[in-house]
Amino acid sequence: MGYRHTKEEILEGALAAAFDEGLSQLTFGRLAKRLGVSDRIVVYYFPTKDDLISEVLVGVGMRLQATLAASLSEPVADHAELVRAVWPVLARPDADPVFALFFEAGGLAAAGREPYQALVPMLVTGWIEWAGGFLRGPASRRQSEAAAAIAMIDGLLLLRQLGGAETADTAARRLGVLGRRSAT
Amino acid sequence: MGYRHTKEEILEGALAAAFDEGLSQLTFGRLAKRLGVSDRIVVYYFPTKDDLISEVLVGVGMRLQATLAASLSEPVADHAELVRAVWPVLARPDADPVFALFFEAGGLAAAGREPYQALVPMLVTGWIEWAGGFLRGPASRRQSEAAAAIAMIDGLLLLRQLGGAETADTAARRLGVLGRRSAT
DNA sequence: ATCGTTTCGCAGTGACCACTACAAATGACT
DNA sequence: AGTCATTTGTAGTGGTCACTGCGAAACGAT
Repeated sequence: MGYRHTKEEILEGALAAAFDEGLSQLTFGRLAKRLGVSDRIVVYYFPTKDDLISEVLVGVGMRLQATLAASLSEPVADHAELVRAVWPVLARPDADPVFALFFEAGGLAAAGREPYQALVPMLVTGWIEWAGGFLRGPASRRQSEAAAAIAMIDGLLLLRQLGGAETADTAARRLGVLGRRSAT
Repeated sequence: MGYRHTKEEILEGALAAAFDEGLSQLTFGRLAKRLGVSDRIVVYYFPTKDDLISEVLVGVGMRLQATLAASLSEPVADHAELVRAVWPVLARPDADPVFALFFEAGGLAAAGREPYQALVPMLVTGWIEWAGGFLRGPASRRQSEAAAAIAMIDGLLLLRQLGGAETADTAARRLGVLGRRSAT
């Protein structure tokens, strides 16, 4: 019947736990209890806390990229068009936990805590490069347009997390991201 | 000659410690050792950790508002003009620790941790109202323009923290916030 | 049957944390 | 002199945490 748990299953459980309780509550003991598993098996697969956190962060990054990719099909001309295309998908309540986790990781990175400081900037630059692939024009222009789009998206999403969905929507409308009709 | 320490002095020391080491490293013991003081006196003035954190966050908010106020004198027309006026002051290396602290607090708030979840949104809405005072036009328009400006500023500053100053500057240029000449 | 991998239990380490109880100084003020 | 606020010491509580050692199972594959 196979072993009870693979590394991937435990990692998925860690992702879910992080979404539910935040990165700061992600400990060996809590995760093991949540999975109904001995904490020894968690340590068996993730020998140090950094190992666990790092793989969780990579998983968060992939989920975010997948969320973005779901809203982008055709290439766009500039950052404004990119944000317009992406925002309706990102500004949905079911996406909020993903970004809450991202902002928590970003805050820990800003505070200089490892491994966040090393990993989160890599995620961000990765998204910028990836988003640049959906833009038209010369390469250098695509990168800066993508950086502008990421800045706008992050700002609006942070405002959504901290100021509420309505405040973020009014800001999005003023920035030409959203039409007169709200969607949240 | 007066007592050796007032509450304000300890609070200032806590601010400085938070800027240096981050909120997560701000503990009674570390703060006391940093100030060359018994940890009992810290607890004497700030009976619980929440008391300390709350007052530190208020102090951070005031510093941020002071930083913003230093770059705003005349009222502006819209969010674009506001961001253009404020950005050169915010995008300076000596302001980075303040925003690192803000993003750390924002991340903890996004993670649902108290007292951050209760306090940081109040700071953000306070800034929006305050920034609205520097805008022209009817009240409702001023609020949404201010929210748009805060979103752009936060996004650019987060990109600055996580993606580096150069990436943030190129994004700012694309967003019409910065001229062709860099300033960082 | 054997071997390596996986799973668990038990027990513990050393560190840090917020917070407390109690006593005793020291200073400021009246 | 007396009263109160301030400051420190000593010593502790109870909790969480990452991490470790050791042994014993259960399991898969050969």
